[in-house]
Amino acid sequence: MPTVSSEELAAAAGVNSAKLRKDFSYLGSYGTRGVGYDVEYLVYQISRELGLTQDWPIVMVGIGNLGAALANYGGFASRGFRVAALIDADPAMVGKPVAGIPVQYIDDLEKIIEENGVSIGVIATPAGAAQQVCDRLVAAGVTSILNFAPTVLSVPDGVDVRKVDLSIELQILAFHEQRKAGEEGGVAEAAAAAAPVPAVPATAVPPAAPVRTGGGSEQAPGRKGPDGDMPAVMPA
Amino acid sequence: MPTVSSEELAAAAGVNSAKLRKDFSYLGSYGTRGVGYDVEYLVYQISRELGLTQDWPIVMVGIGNLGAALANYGGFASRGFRVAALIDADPAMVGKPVAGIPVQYIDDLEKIIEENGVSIGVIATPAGAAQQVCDRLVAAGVTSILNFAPTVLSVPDGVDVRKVDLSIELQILAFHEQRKAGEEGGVAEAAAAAAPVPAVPATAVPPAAPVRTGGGSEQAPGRKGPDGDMPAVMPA
DNA sequence: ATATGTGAAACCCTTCACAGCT
DNA sequence: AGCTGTGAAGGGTTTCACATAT
Repeated sequence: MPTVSSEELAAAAGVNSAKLRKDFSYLGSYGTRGVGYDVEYLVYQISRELGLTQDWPIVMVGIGNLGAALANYGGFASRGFRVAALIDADPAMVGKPVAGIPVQYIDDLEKIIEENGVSIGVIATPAGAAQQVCDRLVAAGVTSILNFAPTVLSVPDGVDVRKVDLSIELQILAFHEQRKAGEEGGVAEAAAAAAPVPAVPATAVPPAAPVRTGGGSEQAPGRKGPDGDMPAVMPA
Repeated sequence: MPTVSSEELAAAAGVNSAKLRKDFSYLGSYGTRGVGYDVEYLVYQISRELGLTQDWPIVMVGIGNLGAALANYGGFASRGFRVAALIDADPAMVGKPVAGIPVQYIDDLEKIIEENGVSIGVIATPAGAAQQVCDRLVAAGVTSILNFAPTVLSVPDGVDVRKVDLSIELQILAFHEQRKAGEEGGVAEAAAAAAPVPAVPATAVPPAAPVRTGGGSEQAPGRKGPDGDMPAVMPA
């Protein structure tokens, strides 16, 4: 299949074809009227725009279950990410190969980052260690951090943080599940309405989990754009 | 701190106070004019609305590194989720305690789901097993699935699927990282513009990773709402 | 005096529809 | 004839600003 139309791509992706064309148009005019998009060329252009053609060395700090799972995750390598180093604070872990890469000791963190030109770090440590690790990463020159630890990280201006909270995904499912349950009844509905489930616009269910932090020295304030945060006011 | 104002909460959450008030208003009128919101009452109301006050038994299938990491993840229990069972297809895993819960064999999946009234399942299997596990979960009565396997799942109408692709988060960071790099130069900018980085509206960077699937028997088509999908057209 | 709750305005994103190119 | 690229319309969400309540 040498070429593809916006209609076909849109159907495959589950979006409107006009939106797809408009989105593509922000990258440039890579289509041919009357024909469609040259698949190979389009793939290359999108890859380049997304940074997939670059080599991104990353370091991962905290090689517990989650860290090991991430290191073994296939999706990374195929998208231009190269695990430059696995780092842990447990001397017993050091030297152990995880996903074929020997774990290094945290004392060497700065050296590793510098030598490999790493600008992206992944934190999969326990909550208590995360901020400290984060500070060291930033001081060593890392400017993007993916945080799996259940803590909000403070970073200086110019550093991007993405927080992945795995339980929020479950929470969103539970929220929908609750609504499904509420809609069943029909007759019993009114009775069960002691704690009524009011009509909530789509917004009430935020698009997704990770809270983009970036920017400010403290947390979030002022961050604009379609970030889809879960309300920050979240009872434990 | 017995009460809190929308202004304070908004600052803490990094959003506009009017938006916060409007959002809260969809849940009801839980504030007091001239005073603010009673913290305890507000927390309770939000918890109830989000389903945090309910008990949500879940099953997790596929207890590899990721499954074990999830089972150990602290955030679940504190939000009303109870791991009813860990299930794996590897007989060698069966009986082994992970996060204090013994792993059960996959043959008992249906029985486990029924006995525990489970409606939410988590799939952390390899890609190859995911669809099959998904089908069994659905057949057994599960109506919400959190999918960590790198596959798109097909589910019947009425079943919600959330897919978490951990590498997409990294990709978003890399995308920003690329832009940061592009903005440095200043003078060298024009020269390096052989492959210019065009102005892309905020939309170009989707809010977040997980692709809400739900609904249709096949994938996505027609799904509306602020889902923040990554473009589905994604080169390997 | 102070802070909520909410119409109305502003803004942004999505979709329509068609001119323009192959 | 067919499909892209895009101005304009439409729809939805965010912010403003103030009437209303304590």
